[in-house]
Amino acid sequence: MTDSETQIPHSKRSRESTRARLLDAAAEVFAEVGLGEASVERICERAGFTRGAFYSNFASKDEMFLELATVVARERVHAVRARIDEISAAGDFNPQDTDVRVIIRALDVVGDDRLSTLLMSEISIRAMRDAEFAAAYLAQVGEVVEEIVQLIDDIVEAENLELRVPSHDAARIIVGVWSDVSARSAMSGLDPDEMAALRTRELGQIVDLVLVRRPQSSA
Amino acid sequence: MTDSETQIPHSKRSRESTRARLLDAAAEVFAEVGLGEASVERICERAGFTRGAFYSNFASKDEMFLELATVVARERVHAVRARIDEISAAGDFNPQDTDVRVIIRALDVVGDDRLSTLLMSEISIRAMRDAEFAAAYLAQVGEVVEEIVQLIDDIVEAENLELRVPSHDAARIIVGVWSDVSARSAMSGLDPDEMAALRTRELGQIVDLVLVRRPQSSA
DNA sequence: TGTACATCAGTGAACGCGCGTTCACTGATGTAC
DNA sequence: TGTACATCAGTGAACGCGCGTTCACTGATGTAC
Repeated sequence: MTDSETQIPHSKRSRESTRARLLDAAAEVFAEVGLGEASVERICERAGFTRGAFYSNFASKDEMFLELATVVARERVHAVRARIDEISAAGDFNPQDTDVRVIIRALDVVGDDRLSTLLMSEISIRAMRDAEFAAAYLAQVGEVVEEIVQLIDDIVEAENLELRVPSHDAARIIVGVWSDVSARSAMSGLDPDEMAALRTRELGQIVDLVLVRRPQSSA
Repeated sequence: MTDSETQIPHSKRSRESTRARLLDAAAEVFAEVGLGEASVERICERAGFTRGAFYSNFASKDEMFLELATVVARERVHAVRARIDEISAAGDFNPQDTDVRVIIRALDVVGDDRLSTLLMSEISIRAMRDAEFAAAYLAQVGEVVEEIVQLIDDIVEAENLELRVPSHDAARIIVGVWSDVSARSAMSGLDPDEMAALRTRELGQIVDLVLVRRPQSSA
């Protein structure tokens, strides 16, 4: 979206780190208090800049939120992809791991803490209010779902399982349940261990519903 | 929460209708623009009052949001309960209806349009930020889940089915998928018919995963 | 039924505060010679 | 290596606007006699 930068500007490095620090601070503040209640002043304070720095880097608060949402969604897709590559590279699926645990390991890179869940909720609610942004958001969610489809197909093949629904639907359901249980666990003052346990339990149920073990031909 | 009202005040009727009109207007405005961006002025304008009327009826914008959330959640529970009573009263489950359709009929009273979904998202995100409110919110969601548990048990018994998970978990999953698909369908500029079709399709899958038809003993 | 009075729901002007945004500036960094 | 100049990222004061909230008031409704 920026102009073509054929030669490196003056102090490009520091400018980019300013942007990054502002975006990081904004992620926290948007999550903590929401888009409407988050003030530019508060974001800048958190990042250690004045408001001028903000407007030197972003056109407006709203434009910055959109950029943050895009960055977060992209990172999410990359993180899931990288984790899944890592899992696949490990050969067969770490025998002592159950199927559920493999899927949870693939998803828990997306940020399962309270603040990440809040930020995702802000992003999702914003998508409901803005059709153009919704399209971009849904596309990124779709990419995550596609990654899970691959993973499911790999598990099904490696372990001789069957699916009760097409793998795309299975992946969609799993991602949906993931965000539902994340939201609920963010509400109930659970500590991180309890949150993880709840997620494991509920995702486990869904995975068991979706996968079915074939009549064993080998141990 | 209000003081005991042993005798009817001056013009109680009109005061209550003012509150109700303000709450209705607030539901729309909170859904449209979010809690932070919704101004008291805009709510009052929508309801046809001045801001003085607002502060004559509510202590603050935030307190009003909390009251609205409570009212909305209570109405939701009542609506589901009433609908389920109605379904049960109709004797056996309207033979041409599938199980999915029965469950959808039970849930679609909670408001499946874009604005209701947005308001529920605002309420849910607010619950993530406020432990006390979260407890109340989760309790009301739990009541809806309990109603669905009853309905599922009834269906299972009437149609000689089996469940792959305990009915409470089945109900929780169904309610979770319901809100996930509502959110997604609110994003993609679908018209109401398409939204209903999407919901039917995805809920149908979940219901099919959760219920299993017993080896038919009778047609 | 008619008059005088009490109540109080809703009005609307006023408050000051904090917001998003702008902009003339400064001073650190990089370049030219 | 040293000096003069150019760049431009980030500063911070200033803007005016719209916000949430307050409060003295008005006038419709209900009560007493």
